[in-house]
Amino acid sequence: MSDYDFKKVEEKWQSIWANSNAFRAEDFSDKPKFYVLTEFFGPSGSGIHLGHVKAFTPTEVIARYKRLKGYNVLYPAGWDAFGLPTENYALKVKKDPQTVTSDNIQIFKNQLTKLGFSFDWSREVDTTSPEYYKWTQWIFLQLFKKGMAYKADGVVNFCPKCKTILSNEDSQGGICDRCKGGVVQAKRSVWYLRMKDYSEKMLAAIDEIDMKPNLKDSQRNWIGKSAGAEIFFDIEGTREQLKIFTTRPDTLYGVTYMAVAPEHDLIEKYAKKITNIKQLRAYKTAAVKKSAEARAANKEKTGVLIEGLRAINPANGASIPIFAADYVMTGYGTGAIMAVPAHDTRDYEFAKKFDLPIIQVISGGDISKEAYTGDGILVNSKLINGLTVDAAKQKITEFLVKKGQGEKKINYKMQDWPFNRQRYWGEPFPIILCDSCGFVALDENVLPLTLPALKDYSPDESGDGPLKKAKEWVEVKCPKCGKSARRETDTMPNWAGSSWYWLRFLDPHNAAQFASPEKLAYWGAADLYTGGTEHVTRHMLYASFWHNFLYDIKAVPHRLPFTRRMCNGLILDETGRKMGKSSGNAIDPITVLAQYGADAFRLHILFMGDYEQNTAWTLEGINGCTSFLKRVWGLKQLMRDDSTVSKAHERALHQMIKRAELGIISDEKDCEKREDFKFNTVIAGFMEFMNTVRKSNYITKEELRQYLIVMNPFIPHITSELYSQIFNKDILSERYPEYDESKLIETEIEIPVQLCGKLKGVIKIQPNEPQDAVEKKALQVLGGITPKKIIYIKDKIINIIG
RNA sequence: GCGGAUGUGGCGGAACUGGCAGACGCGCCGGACUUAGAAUCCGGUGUCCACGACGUGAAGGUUCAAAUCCUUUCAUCCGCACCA
Repeated sequence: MSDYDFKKVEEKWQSIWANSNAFRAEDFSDKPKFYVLTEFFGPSGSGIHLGHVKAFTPTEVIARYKRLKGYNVLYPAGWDAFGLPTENYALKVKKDPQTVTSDNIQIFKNQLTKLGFSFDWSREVDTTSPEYYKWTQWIFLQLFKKGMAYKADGVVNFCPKCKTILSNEDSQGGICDRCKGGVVQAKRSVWYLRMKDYSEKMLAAIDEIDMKPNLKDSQRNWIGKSAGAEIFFDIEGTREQLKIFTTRPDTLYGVTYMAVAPEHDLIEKYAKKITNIKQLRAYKTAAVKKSAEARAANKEKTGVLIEGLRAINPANGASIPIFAADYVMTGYGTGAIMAVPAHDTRDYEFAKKFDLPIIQVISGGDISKEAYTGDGILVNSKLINGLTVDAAKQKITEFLVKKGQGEKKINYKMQDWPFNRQRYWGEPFPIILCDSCGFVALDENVLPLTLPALKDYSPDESGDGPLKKAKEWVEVKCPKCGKSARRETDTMPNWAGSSWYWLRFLDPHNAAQFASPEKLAYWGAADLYTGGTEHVTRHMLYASFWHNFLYDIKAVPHRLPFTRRMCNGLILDETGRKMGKSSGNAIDPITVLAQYGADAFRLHILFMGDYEQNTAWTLEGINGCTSFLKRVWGLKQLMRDDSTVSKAHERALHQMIKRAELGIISDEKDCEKREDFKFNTVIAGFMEFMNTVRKSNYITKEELRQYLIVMNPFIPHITSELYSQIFNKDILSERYPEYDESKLIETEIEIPVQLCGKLKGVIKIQPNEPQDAVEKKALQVLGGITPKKIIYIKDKIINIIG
């Protein structure tokens, strides 16, 4: 048997596929469409890493499988290359980001081709190319024109290392998503996108998209919807009302103090009335400086009494003190709270520390020890005594509304999206700042507004983007009034280009539209979208927001960007740590590829473990895949003509096909019933069939034909080569075989015989054999026993209680 | 603190959703072929006081029957974190 030369075969087929555009998706086809998308690549300098192989191999298999199943498959790839990773890398190697980007793309593309991935390269997109970001800018303009983008001063997350503001999604846990350093709060001029306005639509999309409950939960959590009331507290001796948000209006009688965020406007507005204003200003300065990390680490409550201002409880007219406290966030609700120490653990802690009264208004618990946050009956609450919490909420809210001192309110944790970055490598804003006209949109016809080349594009502390250095570019005439004006010098965040890219794949070369309505309608939503869990509360929310917006302005015909989402687990190193450049434990997939070949590598990474689970990387076991491939190669020697018919072979073949059909990707909509993405067990099925063949020492030509097609999506090179050698045809033009349930029926089954639940033996029966016959056989195994009870589960097991 | 995930041989992992636990693969042991090794092939491989008993992180429970359901508990990992 000649040895299998994977290098030669793989290169041969890769060039055949490339030259014949084998994986080109057709626009408009009679075949059913299938759009499978994996989050596109951020082309870093070091080439692809194992995580890419883990993430893409499964969808690669699905794409090839669906093609063989007769679908018109769109499986595209592209480059998400704007943003900090590329720019920081370019700064490090002292090249310009554009050069770095195109170099990296070449490396990536080359490596991906060597893995045999079947992308439709004719649809390649690059977010940094003007032809692409023209449309990113266009979408921004639509947002701007609809009032969905606005510039305002705001206190936002700022990364001192990257010298730019960040969104909440970019700084989860108070950590900069890019450099992993701590972020601080800073007052800046911010372009906001009104993402908050889309909270309900995004929540609706979460309900509709088919994904695991835990992913849905974390998205819902991030949006953080909570229903309650806004209550307006009069401030003594002023006409001012302090507005607060609460989910517990029922506890209004238990309010013993108010608390506002240190940054709250109230303080400066009444600076003259406040006797300890200096102390409050110092407190504010300290609080703002504290990074979110430090705030979270410091659990101890702090605060300063605002001397000179008091609030009046609208329910009972009680006069109550107001504090500034940094446990109240500016960004959520109104930045002010009514504090009910008896029924809120944080307020309880604060009240204990500052020796404030604690008034119980809900029965239950022991408030001398801790706050009682559970359910109960209202007490000490004149208007609502005796009511349940729910009823009390209703009644008191109605009362406040009537009085003009409150209203029903729904609040969201999610904030509007701070959308500008003080960095170079991003989409320029198509906006001109004119002293007389304000913010003026560029005419759509002049897009793209290209990013000017800059020698020194490094960020600085000024608070402006580096683009301000491109004087000629910045200084322009106002399109409205013709006076001197200047361009916006900040750029868009790295998430901008990725917030709509799945649409561009549908029509990537269209110069007149981001995609034609016909192609948008034909392809519709991605049928499957896969990627990392880290994007669930970042990219995916932005994507949902933009897509919903585009739907609302009738730019896309379908509401959902994708109908099913799966998240792949991580590849960990041998010791179970996260792999990464920074930890120095990254494995270069290309060395694996060179040593074992693409087919073996693909097989190995799929066979290693579950798609959704994190998996520790090891090369142990890859020998099994290599020797399996050798056996596949050797099947030619075992081939016989098709007159040899064997029930056992037939059953094994259909069993294997069934396993692949159910285990790769299912059409089943009910995710409870679905058992797909089980690539490891599908491969085990291939191996079992191989064992059957080897045991009998032959395979018929037709069996081999089907076997090769079934395995083709996993190991495309070797199967293509064998297929062309034996059948003199291109395997890609064949149809995936169907399994036949009737071929799976066994003529004889073995079932276990138990005595009182203990295994005593095995009997052979025929399917549907009458129960008394089975019982008779079973009792023979057990010898002379008079059974008290017999439990027979048809064709499965018999248990005899003696 | 809140939320989620995971826990099965020496290892990676299976188990048709309550029905013979350990599929498939790695590794290991033995054998064949070889001067020898590599490769390949054949056989074996959960544990133990071995015609039996015990075994799915631990302890209870439900059931004729539990890795799977219930209660309690431990461990590891991962999110979110003062959200009013």
